Amino acid sequence: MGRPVKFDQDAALDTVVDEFWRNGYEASSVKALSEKLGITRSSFYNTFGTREALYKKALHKYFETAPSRAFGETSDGVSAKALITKTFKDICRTRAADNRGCMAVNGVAELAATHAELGPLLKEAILGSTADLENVIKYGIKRKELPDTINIRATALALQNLMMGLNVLCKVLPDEAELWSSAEATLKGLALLDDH
Amino acid sequence: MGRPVKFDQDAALDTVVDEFWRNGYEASSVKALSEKLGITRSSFYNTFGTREALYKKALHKYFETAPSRAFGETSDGVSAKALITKTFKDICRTRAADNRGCMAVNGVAELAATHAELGPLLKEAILGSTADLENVIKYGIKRKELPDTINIRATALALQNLMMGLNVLCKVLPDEAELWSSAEATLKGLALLDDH
DNA sequence: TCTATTTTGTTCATATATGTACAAAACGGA
DNA sequence: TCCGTTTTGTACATATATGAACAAAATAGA
Repeated sequence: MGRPVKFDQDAALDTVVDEFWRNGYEASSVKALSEKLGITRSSFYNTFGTREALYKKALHKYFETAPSRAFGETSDGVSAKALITKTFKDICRTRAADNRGCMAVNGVAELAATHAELGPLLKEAILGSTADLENVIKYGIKRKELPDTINIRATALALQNLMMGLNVLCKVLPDEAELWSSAEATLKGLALLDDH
Repeated sequence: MGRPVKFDQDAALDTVVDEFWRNGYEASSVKALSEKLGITRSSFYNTFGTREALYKKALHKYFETAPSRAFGETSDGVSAKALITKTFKDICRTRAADNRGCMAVNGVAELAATHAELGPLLKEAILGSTADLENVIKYGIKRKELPDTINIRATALALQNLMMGLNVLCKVLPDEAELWSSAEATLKGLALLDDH
């Protein structure tokens, strides 16, 4: 029923994620995105609606594969330190490979202060990530792996800072070993490094 | 000699710095900037040249008052720990007050991967800041205040991460006490906190 | 007052931007 | 084969974007 779509809509969304991620929101115009996808703006609007709506969809899709999603899954029997150490190693490896950084961090830097719709959305994404980190620390305390005297909030924010810092630093210094050396120093200082 | 300028060019540059800082490069069009300044585009081009050239000038002006410039001035008799602690406190206070973050960090997030001219400029600015931090640590070692076993590079990058992280976090969490609690935890872990 | 100089205002050229409107094309099913 | 439905292509309307070109205005000094 109806004329068939002439392009792969799922693949198109992947491309869109990469474009927003790499070039940011404002630099990714509907014209630029449509040309990248090899479709007309007409098809674009028909498929995705407005650019703003598409960015939301793209951000959601991004989070499905972001390294930091690991902090939302603590129920494995894996220790908090191991989870934290492995995830930060993942971040360093992934971010050094391409220099896209984190789509949410890029978005916050670009839009948090100015975009009425996307600004709050991006802020919530970051705050959600901090909440995940707090849970990881609580999980470590529950496991008696971390002392219950630890300042949960301050430590979670310190990890959040580290993560965001790495996601900016990777654009300037795309070197996995250097990124990791800095992360390792910070994690060791916070007594959250799993070292064997 | 010649028709007099009808606006304060120094004040205009300050306004331009704030606009680029707050809204980023792409969102600050010549039209938008000119309207903000209350001058025509004609006067704009006559005074500042291209937008790209103006951004460079604005970035330079920004660095004259950025909190992190303190890391470039180690010869005071002030201890390295005191300098680091005070400067990070400054950053937390300043960044919580407005939510502009750091102009260079914002610029890197927006332009590092895409802008052929401004990208490298911004990257160098960040790398220069890291070099300053390395010097502060070397200064601390020379003063026997820090152990000579410290990993200078990794520690400097850890501080760089912290600084950039704070400059993103302040956009999401504009709260001086929370920002400082996270910075304090990281500095303490790195044995760089000056506590009395 | 005339002139050289500089800023300012206006116009030009061209490209991009968003979103809508509507005709043309391509299918499934009646 | 006709028809309803959906995508696609094209056109429209309007706004913004950069930068150059040139005329008009406003000064200082000859």
